Amino acid sequence: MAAAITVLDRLLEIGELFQKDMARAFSGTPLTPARTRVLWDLAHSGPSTQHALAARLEVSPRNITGLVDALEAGGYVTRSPHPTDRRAIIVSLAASAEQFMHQMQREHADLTADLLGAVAPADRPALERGIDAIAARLRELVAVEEARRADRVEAKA
Amino acid sequence: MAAAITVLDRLLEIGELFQKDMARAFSGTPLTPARTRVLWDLAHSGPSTQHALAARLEVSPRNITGLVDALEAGGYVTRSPHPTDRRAIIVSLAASAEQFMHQMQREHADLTADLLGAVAPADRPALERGIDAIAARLRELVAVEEARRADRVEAKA
DNA sequence: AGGTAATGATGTAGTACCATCACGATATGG
DNA sequence: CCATATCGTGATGGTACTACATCATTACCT
Repeated sequence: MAAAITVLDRLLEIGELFQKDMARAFSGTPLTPARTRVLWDLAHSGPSTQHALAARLEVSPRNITGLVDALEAGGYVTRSPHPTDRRAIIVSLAASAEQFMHQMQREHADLTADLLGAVAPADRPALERGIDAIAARLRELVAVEEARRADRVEAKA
Repeated sequence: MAAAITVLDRLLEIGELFQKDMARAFSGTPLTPARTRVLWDLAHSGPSTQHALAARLEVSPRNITGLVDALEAGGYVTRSPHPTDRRAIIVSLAASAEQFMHQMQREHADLTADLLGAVAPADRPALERGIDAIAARLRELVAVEEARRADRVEAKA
């Protein structure tokens, strides 16, 4: 059982190390984890309204306003009016930021290759299956938790 | 190579899900991730001065002051004078908090067992070896980064 | 059409976390 | 005994987020 406990602890450790590494990589720039998440999503989903951004990142629309303010001030992002809905604002990656994101993705891929290189080749398929299974189970547990909470809120109404 | 990228993404996802789960578990209590980290360290290392706490958690001493303030107000922790050094303050876990931490460790173990149960038994040994290898490699990379930064600071002096 | 409700963004106010600078109190080495 | 380092904390500022209220715009409904 001791070994089993180690697996979860290692996973937590890996998560922490990643965060620390990111934070160091962005020190000196106005980029923070939350702002980088916005850039990442824009690179992935393309230009979006702030509302759509808020929904995908699961934060309040008000929060997006502030994050986009900072990114716009830094030149990472531009705001433009929505073509048909005059209430909405479209947020797009600036050209320089797109280049920046490409570099980030390249580094991400390099890091993946490096880390996977540390695993014995014979172990890799099982590792992948195992990690997928753990992620799936965790997603399931979180979904159950969330459903329970939604029920509780509904019961109150 | 697409599969390889997936592994790292899954690991990142697992980290995020864990954080989200923790945050929800503590909503309603005055506990936050940072404060829980303090409790965790105290449960692990025993009563400490605030300075020692700050060093182990790698945050500023000033930050510890605030965290301990909150934990003390919630009754999780007690402050007492250092027996020989009148500048220093010893922070100890309150009895109720010790019980609380035991419960947390139990839940932690239960979650580990649950997640590992989702993995095919034949894959578990390889999964464990793989995760250990990745964590070790990542630790190594972070250490190298840190050493480089330390050198740069030294070069300036 | 005309009124009402929903939506998109933002202002205000408040909480939490973290960092840096400065300071008073205490300890310690020469 | 004095210079210096250490321990905790006040003050200040930046970031991340929330809830509530506001205002313009749009959608819906009879």
